Amino acid sequence: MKRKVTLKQIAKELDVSISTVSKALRNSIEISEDTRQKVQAFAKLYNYRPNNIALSLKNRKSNTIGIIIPEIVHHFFSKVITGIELVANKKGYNVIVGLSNESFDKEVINMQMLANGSIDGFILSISKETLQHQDYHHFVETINQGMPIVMFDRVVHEIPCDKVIVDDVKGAKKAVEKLITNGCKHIAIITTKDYVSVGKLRTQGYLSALEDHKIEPKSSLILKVDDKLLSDDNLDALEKEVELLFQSNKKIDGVFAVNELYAVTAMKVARKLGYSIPDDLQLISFTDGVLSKHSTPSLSTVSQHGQAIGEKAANLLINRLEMDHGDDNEYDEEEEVYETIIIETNLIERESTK
Amino acid sequence: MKRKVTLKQIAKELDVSISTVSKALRNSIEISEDTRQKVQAFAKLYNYRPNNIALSLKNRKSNTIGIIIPEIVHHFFSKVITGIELVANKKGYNVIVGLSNESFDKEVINMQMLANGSIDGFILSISKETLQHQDYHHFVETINQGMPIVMFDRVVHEIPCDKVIVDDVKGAKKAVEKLITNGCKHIAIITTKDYVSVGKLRTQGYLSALEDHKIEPKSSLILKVDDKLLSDDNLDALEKEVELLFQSNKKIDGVFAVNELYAVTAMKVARKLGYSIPDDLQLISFTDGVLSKHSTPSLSTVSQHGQAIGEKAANLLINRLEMDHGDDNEYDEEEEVYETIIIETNLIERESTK
DNA sequence: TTGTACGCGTTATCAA
DNA sequence: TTGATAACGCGTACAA
Repeated sequence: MKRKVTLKQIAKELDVSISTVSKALRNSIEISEDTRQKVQAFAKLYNYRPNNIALSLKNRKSNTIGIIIPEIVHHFFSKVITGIELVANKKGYNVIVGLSNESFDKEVINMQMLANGSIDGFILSISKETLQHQDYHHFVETINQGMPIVMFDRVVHEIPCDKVIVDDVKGAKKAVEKLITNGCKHIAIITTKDYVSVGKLRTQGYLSALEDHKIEPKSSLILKVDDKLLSDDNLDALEKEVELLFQSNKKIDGVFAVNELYAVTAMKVARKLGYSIPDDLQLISFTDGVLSKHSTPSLSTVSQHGQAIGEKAANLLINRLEMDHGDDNEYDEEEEVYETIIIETNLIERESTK
Repeated sequence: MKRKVTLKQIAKELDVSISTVSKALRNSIEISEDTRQKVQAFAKLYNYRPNNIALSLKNRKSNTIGIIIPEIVHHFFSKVITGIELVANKKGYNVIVGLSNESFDKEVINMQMLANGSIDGFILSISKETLQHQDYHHFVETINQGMPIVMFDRVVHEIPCDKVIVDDVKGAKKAVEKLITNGCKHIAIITTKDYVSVGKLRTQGYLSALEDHKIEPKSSLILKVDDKLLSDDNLDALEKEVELLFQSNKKIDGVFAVNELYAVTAMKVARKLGYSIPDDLQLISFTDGVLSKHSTPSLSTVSQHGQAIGEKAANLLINRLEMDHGDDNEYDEEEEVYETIIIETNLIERESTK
């Protein structure tokens, strides 16, 4: 079992100095054709590759991006990672993933672990717990230490950093308007508690659509699910809540859900209660994932273009990383300008709407 | 914008030597109570954290695990990552993810990028293209350079490394036997081409179950899907193939599919053709993911326990990493012993079977 | 054309 | 009790 070969070993073996080897490998004109070839041949033979860690230390740059997301078993987040990875690799960056599991503590710890030299910047989506606590000191600290952050999807606008978001309000509004034009009179929404920023915004879009069409919102048609009730494998609580919603509002003919799971569950419950889809009841879900595409009937959704979000976020981060370069002593006080990019959603119509 | 504070800066500020600071922070008894407190207070104030990169270089150990998987938008792989991450973080390791996108070249490049000091070992599942080419030199080289690999799910037994797999044959067999005991007489299988190791094994299990029950296998009941036909968003090809299967075998009363997508598609096609589930047709799928759980009717599946696989793989790798430590000069020739751990599957019965 | 010396941030060893 | 030095692997400015 031979260890990885280093410049030092090559130098010793060939009886030249380390810097000669280094230069020879980088095709420096300082080195004679002769030794250059000799060194390169030897390096190839032993499959020499520069040690990334040493380079990172020397350059104070790891060429690695840290991603922190609440959970990975989630089509949207996976898609975003795919997008980030695509762009990052193309530009010579690696990607390192940390999961917060929707926990504040894990988010903080994970960021600390990564921020100590392992990565050059973060791309992240905030955990629910953090949003609820509204404690953002770890983001501020990270940024103050000169490490850029790009937030996506679940963002906090107080934090000075680039952001990539979806037009949640508009996307939700378009969806609800679709239901309205399709003839729905009694549209329910299944959403999250308000501290989840995207849930709140989508609820806003729902209300706005109603208002525009002079439909009086009814609080009994608004179900705000407390996802603390929901463990991964116990969906009974959710089903019961949804069932209650239908039973206390017999006239419901449209449902807008802020995520796939809520929509699929609503569909299941509705069918059990005898609704025919889309004749008696039409549904649209935010987030386009596997569930929507493959459910029967298939679900109409608001697509968020997760991969595009990831790509955009990676581009923003890398641009900033390569721009900041050498900013150390110059216009330190110059006000930084941050972008917030809005990725347009679009409505994908499938079988759950007419 | 203050850069991260280093030992050197603290030393200068407090007018002591770097090594004094280092020792003070590590609570060395060599240092006087007095200076120790002074240093620690200062370090806390400036939020000092040791630079991971420098530590990695010094210790020749990054405490980071590299994961290479074919794709992330896949419930099973996501679950495995979750499991790996869980164990890794608990033991002080980070996790860095590379995607091969089922491509041989990307697999090789990704491994090279990571193997140069960034990580201490790999956990990976082989890409389809690699399996097809049967070119495994990159695995062999990596292992020869002293970097341990743990393979999971899609493995190659020729490579000397630890492996975590599922009892694919047995799991498939149990599933098909369930269909048989439930009264199915004409059971079709929807599987992959044979070069996908797990597809082949599951097909084997299917055949074995039939044989045990003295049922003659019929090639017309075996559909081997060529997934090169299938782009992410074009599932028509798959649907057509499945439809053909049903139309040329009117007596099919049971379907075993090697993954969720195939199963859900089969269910959709069958319902379109007028089958009632589970009365006319029963289905079981390998792989337990979101699709199965939330489809209507919900799908009975063979659960692979992705998270358990990830946890086991991480444990294997970390154990080996911490065992190898200092093995440099001792019994170098001692034959390494590798484990292959088999994670038992179990059948989850839902509405698609009686 | 080649080699020496330094620094990136840390720790371990040895000297003061 | 503290400090100087070397080392991890690399690249580069400068000296030979």
